[in-house]
Amino acid sequence: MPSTTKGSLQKQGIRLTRQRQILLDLIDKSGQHLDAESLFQLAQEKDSKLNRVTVYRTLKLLKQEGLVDELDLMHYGGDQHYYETRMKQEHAHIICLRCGKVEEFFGEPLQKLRRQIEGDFGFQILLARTEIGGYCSHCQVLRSREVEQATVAAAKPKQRVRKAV
Amino acid sequence: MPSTTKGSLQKQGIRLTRQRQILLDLIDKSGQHLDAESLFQLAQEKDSKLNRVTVYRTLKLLKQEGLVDELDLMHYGGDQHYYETRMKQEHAHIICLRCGKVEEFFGEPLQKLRRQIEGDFGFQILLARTEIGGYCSHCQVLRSREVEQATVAAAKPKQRVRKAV
DNA sequence: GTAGGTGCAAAATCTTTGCATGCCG
DNA sequence: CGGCATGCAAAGATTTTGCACCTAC
Repeated sequence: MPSTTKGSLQKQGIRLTRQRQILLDLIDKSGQHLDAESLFQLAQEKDSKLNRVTVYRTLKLLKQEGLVDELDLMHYGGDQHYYETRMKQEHAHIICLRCGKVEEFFGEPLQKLRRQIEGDFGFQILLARTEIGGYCSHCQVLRSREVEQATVAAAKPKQRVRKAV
Repeated sequence: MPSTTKGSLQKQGIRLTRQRQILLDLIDKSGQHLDAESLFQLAQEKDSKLNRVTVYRTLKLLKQEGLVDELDLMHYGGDQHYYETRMKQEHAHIICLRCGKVEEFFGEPLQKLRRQIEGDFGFQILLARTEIGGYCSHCQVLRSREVEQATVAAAKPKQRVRKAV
């Protein structure tokens, strides 16, 4: 997370502690979609004393300051939240519910949506999030095979595969 | 939740137990945005033995069957999830972070977004969710007053109001 | 009758809080 | 050096699981 971020924190009278610098750098570099636990694991490699609680407090702070966005990626992988540094450009997250791959979509419908909502409701948008779940082109094929297999198995219960032990 | 829903459950070989009928009816009638705990409270009024676990299990089932959608309303009010019966028409949820009011937006940018994503990525969409947080037109005014007050208080710390005990 | 569903208790997961101590500015 | 920040332990909130009993079909 570059100097601009550190700058905006300091401007708010927020202290740049050693722990925060570590977390800020990780969130920025790691690219994308870290959850609190992963961030904690990574941070511990740099400072084994850094506490999980500090991770949560820092994420909450960054969220409040509008420096990171919170996602849940359709709860693929559980109930954690994922974080990414706020980008100038709004985008949707498209997650494959079979392989977990996340694509990002930037496109004018998102801006149009935003403008219409501001216009229609006189609403002041602070946070926006679009998340879409389904099957990517690759997994659609595999998925239909899986479904077919399951159907066959159900139709001929005698041939049902023994559960793995 | 009308006969159509009960029908689609039965078609899947899913039993319509007394508990499920209660929950289905509540989700359908109550209109919108119930979280598991509220649903549980309402259900208990109809059957005091109905267990919280059954609520969770039923919601999970309905989600899997695509009969309800899960929201988080930008975590206004905490980390619970909210549920609403799946509508034919996709819509975004717009939540005021000050008063908690939820508006729904139906509009062509949402359909366009969907079509573009299907086209650009060859993605098969199963779930979609757009949630937007900010201030409604009413709260924008109140909010700016509050911010001003806070600024004044910060500038003249001697006049700071004593914390409530 | 039987597979699937429920209740209960207990656990798992994720996140927050209270408080004494530490350290940034 | 003052007050915000951290670590630690403990609690809180939400959701899941194991298992014996129950019931819809």
